[in-house]
Amino acid sequence: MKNNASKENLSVATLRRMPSYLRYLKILKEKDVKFISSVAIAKELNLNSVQVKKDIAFASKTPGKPKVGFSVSALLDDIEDFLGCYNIKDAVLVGVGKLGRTLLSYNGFKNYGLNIIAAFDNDPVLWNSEINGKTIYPIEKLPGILKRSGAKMGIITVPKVAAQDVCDLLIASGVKGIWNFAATHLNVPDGVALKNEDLAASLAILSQQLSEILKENN
Amino acid sequence: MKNNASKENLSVATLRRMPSYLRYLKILKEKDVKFISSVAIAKELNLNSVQVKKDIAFASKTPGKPKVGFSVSALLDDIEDFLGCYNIKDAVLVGVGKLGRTLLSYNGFKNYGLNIIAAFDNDPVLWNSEINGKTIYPIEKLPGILKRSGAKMGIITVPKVAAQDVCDLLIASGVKGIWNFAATHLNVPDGVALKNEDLAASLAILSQQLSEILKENN
DNA sequence: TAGATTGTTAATCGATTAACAATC
DNA sequence: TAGATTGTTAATCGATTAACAATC
Repeated sequence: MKNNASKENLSVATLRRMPSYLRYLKILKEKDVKFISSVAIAKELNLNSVQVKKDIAFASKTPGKPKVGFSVSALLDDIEDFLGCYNIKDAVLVGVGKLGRTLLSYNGFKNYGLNIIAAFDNDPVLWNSEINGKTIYPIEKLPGILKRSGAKMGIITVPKVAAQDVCDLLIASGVKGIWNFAATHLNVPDGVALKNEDLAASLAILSQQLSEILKENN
Repeated sequence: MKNNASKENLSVATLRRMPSYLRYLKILKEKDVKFISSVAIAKELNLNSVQVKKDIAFASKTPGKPKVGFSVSALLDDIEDFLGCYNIKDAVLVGVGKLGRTLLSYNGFKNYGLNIIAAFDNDPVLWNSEINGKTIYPIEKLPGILKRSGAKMGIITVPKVAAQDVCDLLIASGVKGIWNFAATHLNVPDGVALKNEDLAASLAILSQQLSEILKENN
């Protein structure tokens, strides 16, 4: 039963590129550019134009016009809609260290539909204080607050030794999506989505590419 | 001319998985586990065992033993070596806001061979102060310090409106690898590696997976 | 020996790219 | 009209997975 044929071949690769289209379109809109072709987007972002066309086809509600391209503002809206930017998802954050604080202070997530409703830490000094309007609670209150709020996403920014316990607690409290910033491997059961924010992996890729470049220039 | 046949088919996908093997091996070493099979690693990390075997083959200097697997500590060393963890690369960081501060304070990068030698910001209040032993300088000093140090990597943590200018300045000062944490698209010439740290992309993927799960459970 | 595991070769799968007719 | 761009179909490429002989 395929009730959403348009998403049939939606790949992680496409999804990963989508926010970069969004960012570029925002730049164009600021410059008051009205129309943009997939060919031009591809050139700017160093992608293949067919790839861009296919990616855009997943999000765009109105077809592009030959010789003209796509309306910048319409496409921007469509991609925001596609990425669920208008469909706010509540989340909680556990671990108010440096990284946790940075994420709590960052207001850019709401542009992508993410709303952090509360934070948790086991340091009493932080309890009931606020960062960027978000209150910090003791971990003990996590199950209650999560269940009452119905939030389904948890952001883990605790030290790695504590990460698995926090992960288990979140899942036991109804969380179905985990965004893990702790530099460790987590075990999650089936039916729970896990995304590791892996600076080490990024660094590995960049280092490798850098070595290649330096080798060529030697 | 192929002078490194073993790296012939090294893919970004393999490189991205490598740090997760490293982390898992570290956990095993702490637990005093002496040997591990690729099959067991695959099961734990939810990967295909052939994939794990092929990935490991890129890094491992000693073959695995049938019925036994790989020596945890030897494999750990080999992967660290493969990822260039022993080959320290100097970098500078530009933009000492919340995120910049967090990255400067993070000591985990040195485990992956990255050494931040200096930071830059245009706020005079920060000049000559230190974070985690790294001095903050005015941006004007960037070209001089970069050229003298020979550092080839730049980390961008400035607001997005300033990111392209900073990027251009880094490249003009000899940087060949850019790690971009600003949520914007950057233009770099050929011969410069660019890695965008894209929280929006991660969030898009996680949100999508979460929606699928919630849909199934509805 | 039996069985678990290794590493490799071949098959499959899916994403990217090339080619092209349709359109404005 | 000519030409740029669209969207689609087919070909290519590369990564993943299956199958299997070799090994301890």
